[in-house]
Amino acid sequence: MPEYCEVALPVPLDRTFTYALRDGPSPQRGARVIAPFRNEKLIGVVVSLAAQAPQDFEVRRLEAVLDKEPLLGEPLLALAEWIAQYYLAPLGEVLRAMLPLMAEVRRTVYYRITDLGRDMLADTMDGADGFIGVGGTADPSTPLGARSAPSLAQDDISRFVPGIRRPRRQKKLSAEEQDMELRVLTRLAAGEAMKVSTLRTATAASLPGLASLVRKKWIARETAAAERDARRMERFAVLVPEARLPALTQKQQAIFAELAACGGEMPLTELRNRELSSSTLQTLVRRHLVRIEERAAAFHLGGLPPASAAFELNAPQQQALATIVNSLGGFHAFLLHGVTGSGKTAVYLAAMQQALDRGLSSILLVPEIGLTPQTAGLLDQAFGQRVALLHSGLTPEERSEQWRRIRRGEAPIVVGTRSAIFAPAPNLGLILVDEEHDQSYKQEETPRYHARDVAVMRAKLGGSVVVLGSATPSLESWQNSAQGKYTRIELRERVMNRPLPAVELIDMRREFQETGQEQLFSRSLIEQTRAALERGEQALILLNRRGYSFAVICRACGEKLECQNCAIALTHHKPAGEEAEVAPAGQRLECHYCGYRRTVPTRCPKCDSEHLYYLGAGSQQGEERLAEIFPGARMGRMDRDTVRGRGDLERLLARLHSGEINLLVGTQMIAKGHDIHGVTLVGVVGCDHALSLPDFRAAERVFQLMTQVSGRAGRGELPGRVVVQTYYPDHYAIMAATSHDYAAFAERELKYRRWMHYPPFGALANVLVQSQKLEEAAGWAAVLGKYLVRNQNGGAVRVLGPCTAPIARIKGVYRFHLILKGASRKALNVALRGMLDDAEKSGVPRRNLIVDVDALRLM
DNA sequence: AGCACGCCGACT
DNA sequence: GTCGGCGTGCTC
Repeated sequence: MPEYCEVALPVPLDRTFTYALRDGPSPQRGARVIAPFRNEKLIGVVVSLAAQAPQDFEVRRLEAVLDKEPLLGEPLLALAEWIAQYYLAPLGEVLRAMLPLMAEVRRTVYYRITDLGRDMLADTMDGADGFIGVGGTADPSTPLGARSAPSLAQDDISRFVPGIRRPRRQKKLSAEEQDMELRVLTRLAAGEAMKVSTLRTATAASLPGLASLVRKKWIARETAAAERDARRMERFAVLVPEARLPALTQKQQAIFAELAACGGEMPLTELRNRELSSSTLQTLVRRHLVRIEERAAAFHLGGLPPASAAFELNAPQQQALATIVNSLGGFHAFLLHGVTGSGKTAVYLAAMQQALDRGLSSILLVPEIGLTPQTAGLLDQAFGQRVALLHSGLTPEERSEQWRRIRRGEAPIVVGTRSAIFAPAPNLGLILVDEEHDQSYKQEETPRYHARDVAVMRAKLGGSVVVLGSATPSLESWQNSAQGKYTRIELRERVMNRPLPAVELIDMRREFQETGQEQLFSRSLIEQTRAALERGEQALILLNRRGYSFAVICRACGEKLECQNCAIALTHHKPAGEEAEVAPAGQRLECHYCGYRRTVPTRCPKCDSEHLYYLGAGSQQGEERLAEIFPGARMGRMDRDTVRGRGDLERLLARLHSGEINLLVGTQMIAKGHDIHGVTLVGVVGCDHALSLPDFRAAERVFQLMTQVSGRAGRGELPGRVVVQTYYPDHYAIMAATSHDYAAFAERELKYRRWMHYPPFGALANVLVQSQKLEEAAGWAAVLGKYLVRNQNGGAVRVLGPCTAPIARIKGVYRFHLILKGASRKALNVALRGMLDDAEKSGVPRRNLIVDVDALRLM
């Protein structure tokens, strides 16, 4: 009989905690429990049970078991454990990232009076002769606050009895504060523990005031957890069957008529929509003619009835579908490499339909802004209420609701971003990762998992089929398919035999020689844009930088204006809709890392020269220039400054679809999967500067971005055309993108990666060491570096650095980093584990270390 | 990570 | 003498 259990708690500590079980049925592995931890109560997940008590420490007893049946099944638990060990993240934190239901348990804070508090109160009341509260103040001769410590006896005991500490001395309290303390004690003395909210409304106590009472040990703070049903409740008005109707006013009759017409009941929101007064309804409720009922709300996606959609697939699509579907029922990994516009989405939907027909559920992962209203509409049409959408815009409640629907099996089609890979889909048969190369699949905080890799692992553990789809696969996936770990499926043609767009390269060095001046847009791009607009078509221009210009430099002394918190150039922003050069007051410099803003200086802060020079053009300046060149164009801009909330993107896309916008400028956001049929011209401006960055993935990124944005052209009836402006026309990434030749790019890039021992050859991790103090960060990094050099495991793990991180300082924190290249994932994992142990021994605080396994950016 | 304890400087 | 700064250590 197990008497103890190991619990993973959502704290950033690399271990689980042991608790004693309560009487009654013991919780199963995977069940949530409430565990006392320090002086609060946390929700954790049971990971194992034990019969033996641990020897070296006292255990506490579990507060409660929340789930009779484990909330997490064995496959998801095993997945969590794999993530924890592979990414070196605390299991509790991994589970927190997986479970939205942690949020479902509301933690309520209660206060209770202690015996000591009762004594104090009694003393005070004696002294004050019962002069308490009621409209007056406590007797100033025995002010509560002046009693700096409990009685002398208490004080004496506390010196010798372990566990009872001398209370810290109290500051003098104002009459106001003493009064408040008295009110709180009196109120609590009356009975049981009270909720903070109730207590505070009753006594007008401040939170610091309560904290101070707790410190004096006159009252105790407790937290209790209460579970609640995550389903959104909807209120209905229901007609009470009545034999005889009394006389009603006109408005009341109107409500009656509406309700009767709808079978006697209607959601309150619906009544409101029909402009029926809620006060009238209240009258009816008071007269017991209508009753208000609460029910779990039905899930609405869009209103269309579920229909088994027939997907029209061409021959290559059908073949791809057949290959995938034939493997359903066990583990198999596919790489679906299809050129832009080859109809991968239709294959996904058809595959999910077939899985559904066999009683299997599916998960479709999409990149962060990849879930467009268009896709949602398609899903709704195909699967109606059987779809669960999980995206970043959901509130915790909505997320929980979706989670429960999935777990109950009501929504066997799950579509969502990164964390949707943890959806508790029962009988999971198929996992699809759309645009698998997309960087947004990597979580940039603990646990730093990559959803694509987790997807493959989940499929392996649970015996599902996993399909990674992209026009520009990551080199990791490409290499895996070359080695036969994944089966490669190719879609080489666009649907409807549409051609891939022709790409024209403009050598900007020659453009400069020929025109004698540096222009943002080349003559050819301007001409072709003009032609496209005149023909009534649409054009997209990619300018992969936000803001107006991306650096301010002093011509006199060379000073580059940097953020005061970060080692990052400040970006120049102009207020929206501003006439150029008119009102510098609204202009500002902005740091894109910490959000720091300042006004635009007129003189150099270092040498006081007036000759400040604005370098480089961002999307904002691009928009301004284009508006000058094409005054008649209907312009739009898509970047993080214009697309802030979710609705912004939808609105912008709708205006593009309708043709209201015919010239769109924007950052890489415009490259992501949008299917706008009127676009025939795509301009790529200055996306190749990334090639000069010290980043081994630079070429891959540029190739992906160019290919993806080119793919936006010519998706409708008319053929598309792409104009690429570059300073590196001979670079293999640019050349391969121009000829739509992924295989050629991959071959060349893989050679370089192999030579340099970069992924996919071996595994890579980035270890970031940070501190407010420069010397501290540098010193700790050196300690870790020495350990790693000593423990290279016979060359299986190579260390680069330590050196200052590419961004040496962010928000006032200095950053050093080490890059580890392991011959295998295993060797890398061993080295990192050893390094963390050594860090603990050497006194390097864990919270100043970030370990990023399979880091995408070397920060 | 929080949160408490404890030791040291500034100030009523 | 008192307050409150934040460096140090622990959480079953």
